[in-house]
Amino acid sequence: MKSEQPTAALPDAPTNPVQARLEAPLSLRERKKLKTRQTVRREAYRLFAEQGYENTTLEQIAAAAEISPSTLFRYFATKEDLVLTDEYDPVITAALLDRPAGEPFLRSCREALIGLIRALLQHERQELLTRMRLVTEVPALRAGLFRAGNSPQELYLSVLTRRAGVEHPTYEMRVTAAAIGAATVEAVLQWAAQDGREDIADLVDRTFALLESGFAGV
Amino acid sequence: MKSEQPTAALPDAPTNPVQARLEAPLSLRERKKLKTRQTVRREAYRLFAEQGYENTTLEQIAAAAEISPSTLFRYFATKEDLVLTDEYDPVITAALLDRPAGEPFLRSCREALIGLIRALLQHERQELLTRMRLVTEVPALRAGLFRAGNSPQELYLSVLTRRAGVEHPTYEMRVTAAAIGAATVEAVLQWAAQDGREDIADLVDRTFALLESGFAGV
DNA sequence: GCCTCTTTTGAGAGTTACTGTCATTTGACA
DNA sequence: TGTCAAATGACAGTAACTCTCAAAAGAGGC
Repeated sequence: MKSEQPTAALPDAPTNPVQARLEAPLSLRERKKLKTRQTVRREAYRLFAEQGYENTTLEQIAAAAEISPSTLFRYFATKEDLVLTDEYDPVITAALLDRPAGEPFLRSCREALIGLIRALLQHERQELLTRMRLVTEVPALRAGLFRAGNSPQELYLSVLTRRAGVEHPTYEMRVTAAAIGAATVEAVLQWAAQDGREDIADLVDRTFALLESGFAGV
Repeated sequence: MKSEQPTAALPDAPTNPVQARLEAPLSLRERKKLKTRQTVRREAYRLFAEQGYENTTLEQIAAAAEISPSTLFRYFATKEDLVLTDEYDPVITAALLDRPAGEPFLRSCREALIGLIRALLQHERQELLTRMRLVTEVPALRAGLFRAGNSPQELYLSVLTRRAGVEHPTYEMRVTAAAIGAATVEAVLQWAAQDGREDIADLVDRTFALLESGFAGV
């Protein structure tokens, strides 16, 4: 159950930044929780693919994952969370804060995102495609992306605030975070809508080129 | 009940573009429907103000408006719609399409929006403040703003598509609509969060200045 | 290995937003 | 006034949550 790398890690094996946080020594309790989360999500995606998001009830998911509905609600507060929550936020935040402080924020985002996405796609491309395709298809999920709590807007805003070393964001920071958040969401959704055929790095590049140019030509 | 301007309209009286569409000769049936809609909304906002959005049930609203719950659902498909639907979209669309075709889209938006908002505030300032304050406070409503169907993004996108005279929007149009939509929402919410103390035209101006400059200085 | 404490889980009852059906009422129109 | 279509209300049902409380399971000291 913890049979990871019995000998030595391949020197150049690309490490999955998300999975990496799971390698830390965990208690039995925490390992079980993690496993349950994964099982629930896997069963949920399977059922969503088979019957559609709206036609799948939480009871069915709980039954498939072999837990009680009560427990399901403890793991995922809402049905949307099954699709919308992930463990990327701290990684993205760290990557953004790693960029040089003087760099324009748009440039920081472009560089950090392209790097992260490339790494991520090597490991979780299929799951990401499944999730994002669901988001494009189910209106409730698309709206949920902008729900308070873990929206991309809030992530960008917290980074902007921290970079500036201030306590409360300015209005300009809010607008910037909102616009970049919506634009990057659009990039990922466009990628998923085409089943990942278009290179997502290209899409992100075009997105930020547009933002930097002040929407020239539109 | 239709006692509007019994003598003659004041020559410079600013006409309310929204109310204007209601002056058309309507059948009794349509007048009643309109009246019911207004009553329901009025009672809903009153209850929301008294007890909060989440603590108010649709049954209470139906009872206060003296209609059955079934009928309430026929007027407003969801609870969010009580707050999020309005009659502004056609007016905004028309104003945007009225701008010169060669004008950069950002400029069109800035000019059209500032004009519309000024006109609107003269008539429905208080109601708009109430609604938008609710949106800032209730996460579900904020998310609902981006639900498919009548989001600002979709409005901008349809205008962009029509202006270009094409059938399907380009990816650049999508990103533009998403970014401007999120930015303008932010402007309105900021205005409401401060109880309308800051001039909304200033906020819109600052918003578009930021977008035009490619987020210079952030 | 056993005991105790804390965390996690499951069972069950309740609330509310929403859906669908069907009979009744109400306005439109000749 | 009579006929038809649209609007309404009553009712039954579903599913996503919420709350409470007791049982089960892992953590840690002995």
